[in-house]
Amino acid sequence: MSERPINLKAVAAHLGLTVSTVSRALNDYPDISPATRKRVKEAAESLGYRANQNARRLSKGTPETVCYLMPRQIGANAQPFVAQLLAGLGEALNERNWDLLVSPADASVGDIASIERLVRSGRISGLVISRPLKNDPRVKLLQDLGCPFVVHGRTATADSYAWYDVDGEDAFVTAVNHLVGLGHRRIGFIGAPLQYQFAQERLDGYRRGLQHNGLAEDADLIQIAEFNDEGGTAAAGLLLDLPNPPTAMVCVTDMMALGALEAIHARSLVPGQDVSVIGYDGLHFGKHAHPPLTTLAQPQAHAGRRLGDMLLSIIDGADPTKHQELQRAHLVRRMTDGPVRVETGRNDVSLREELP
Amino acid sequence: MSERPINLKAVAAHLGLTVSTVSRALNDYPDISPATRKRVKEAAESLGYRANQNARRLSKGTPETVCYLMPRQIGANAQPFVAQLLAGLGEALNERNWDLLVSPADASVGDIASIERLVRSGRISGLVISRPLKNDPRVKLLQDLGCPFVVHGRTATADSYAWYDVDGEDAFVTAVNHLVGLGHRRIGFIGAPLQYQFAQERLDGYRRGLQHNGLAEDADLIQIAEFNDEGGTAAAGLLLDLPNPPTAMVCVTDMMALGALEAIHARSLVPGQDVSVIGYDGLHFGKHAHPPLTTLAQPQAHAGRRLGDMLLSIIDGADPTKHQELQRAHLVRRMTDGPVRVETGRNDVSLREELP
DNA sequence: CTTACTTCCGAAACCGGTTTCGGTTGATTT
DNA sequence: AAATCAACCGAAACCGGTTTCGGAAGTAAG
Repeated sequence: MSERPINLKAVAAHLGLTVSTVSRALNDYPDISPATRKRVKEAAESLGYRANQNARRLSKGTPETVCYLMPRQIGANAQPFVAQLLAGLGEALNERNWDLLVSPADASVGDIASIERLVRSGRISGLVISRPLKNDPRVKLLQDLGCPFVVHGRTATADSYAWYDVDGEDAFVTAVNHLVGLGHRRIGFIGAPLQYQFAQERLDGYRRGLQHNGLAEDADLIQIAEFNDEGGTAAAGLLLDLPNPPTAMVCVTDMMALGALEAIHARSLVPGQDVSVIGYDGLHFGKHAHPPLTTLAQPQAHAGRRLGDMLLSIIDGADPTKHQELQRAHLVRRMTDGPVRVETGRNDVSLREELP
Repeated sequence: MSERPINLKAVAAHLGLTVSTVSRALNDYPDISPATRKRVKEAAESLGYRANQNARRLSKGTPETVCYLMPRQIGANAQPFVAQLLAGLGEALNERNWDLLVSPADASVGDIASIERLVRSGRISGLVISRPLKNDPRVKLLQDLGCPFVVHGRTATADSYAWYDVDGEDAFVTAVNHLVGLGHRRIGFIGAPLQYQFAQERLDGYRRGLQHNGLAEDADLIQIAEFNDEGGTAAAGLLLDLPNPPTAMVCVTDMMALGALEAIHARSLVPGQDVSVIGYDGLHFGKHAHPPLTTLAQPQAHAGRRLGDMLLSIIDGADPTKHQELQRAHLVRRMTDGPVRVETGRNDVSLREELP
């Protein structure tokens, strides 16, 4: 910046008033006459005055800033929802003129220290974390520090803090029920490393779905793989090459499901006919998969917005445990699910819905 | 936050020193004896002292913060690169302990005012903007304000500021050349609204490619549509329903190309055999399209990192016009490009490369 | 014409750091 | 032993706001 921006003192001098008067006029204090208030506001406007936020926040003792801890380990896989989440968060904060800080830091060792530094340095009023581990050290740290926070997702014991999550367990019960309804009895599970709570939840849902339908669990049918499309391909390959392969598979994310489709094609099988596949996330791209991917869509459009509102109200003093919101995913049938062993084409196309 | 964090005064009192001494000791001033310096640093460490950033920045007169203006109009389409960009930016800033602010604001009317407010409020040292319009008001505003900035992309006259971009014009020349080499003579163009400079550039490249190969331009073959997959489907539909339809089409983004594939399938044609399609972006998802999408991949992994480094060096006083970096996209052949009117399968599969 | 009470604004402390300046120490020089 | 000087630390101003407090006008009441 070349010329330093004009400050309160400059406005005051220009008006022949003191800074305290100008400050109170701008902040609508009742002990300022309407006439001066108007005069001050007009002058400030014409001079292009903007309060220095660092000074203001130092003085008020509140950073008026919220931080989003951006997951980095899971890298490319986190992409689809990060942008939407940030957009929603920014929107919620903007209404109060608060700032949104983004800091790359997950639950890894060095990052815990940097989160502590961040909180202690007094530049944030609260923060948002995504995709927690089962037993995420960040949660304990933030509770110990007394720093307001909300979690996008849940840890294993999700009772003592605020969170927004989509019920992955319920979703996978739904998926299994749906497949059983189509006649499937051997259903595979393609999962991600179980240190992530969401991965555990979805596995739990898969298991509960089997139980609910009186199906025995087969360890061979549960494949945990690397958390990307290639992991999905590898896992699906193992399942398909089993002596007694599954006729359907549920995948912990759409990305892994897309990978699974590759393994199916590679064996000259047809997804949705020879083998059913159900993904999770409701990614837009799934529509263009081959064939279009059936998925459990989560209502992620409002996640950022909701998390922002929750965090703000907690910072305002609300009880975090009163802010725990569980959304449901819903099945979006496209073309990768179907009845077992059907020779001809599908006969229930009319039942399929599309994403909005 | 429950208890207020400990400050310089507390550390000083605990040591029997003054705040000025403690401050200078922590900041490695030479007029503090090594002994006291050590004593102070150890005490600060054990007390968990962290300098209040608002106070520090106010005092030093620098916000040590950079803002990324997140595009919102283009919504879902912006997603793939936003997260990566932020990760790279955050990384570059973290090395200096600077902060990354995210503000949802594009080139629309109300947002211009809010950008001005943001800059004038003294909380940022510089900012990054993405996907500029041909004549983007933000560029002029920031130049007038004297606020350091870098652009991810370029405006029509990209001479007086710093930017990082991928040469879309060159890429589309490459695409056309490639298709002509495969025997195509009627090549369609599926574009986005031309207010975006990147859309114009790619159209320019398409035109230059035609000229370079001695092909006449046909207005019917240029379809500008809504900037998403459905726009791509609509545009491709118009092209295919032409009395004399193209045998190939280049698309301004992978997302629109995926939409185009749908239109081709809907007419029972086979992409890559009956009609060639080339997208742009190199999205990972393209691998799972039907068939896998041939695309012009941009090296977007380092964009954020580079933009961050550029901005920092400009803030340090470097000449913005010395920081203009043009990357090239390269063709990633998958399965949607092929020679004209070939009955049998492909014969040059071995030449195809994969994304790293 | 006091007295009391508003109304409105100025003075000053404060937020938590950074940085300049000046003054004590102690050791070194003559 | 007095003068010189470097090493080291404290005092105080400053960054740009916010907020408390008190006082000077002006007005109404007695």
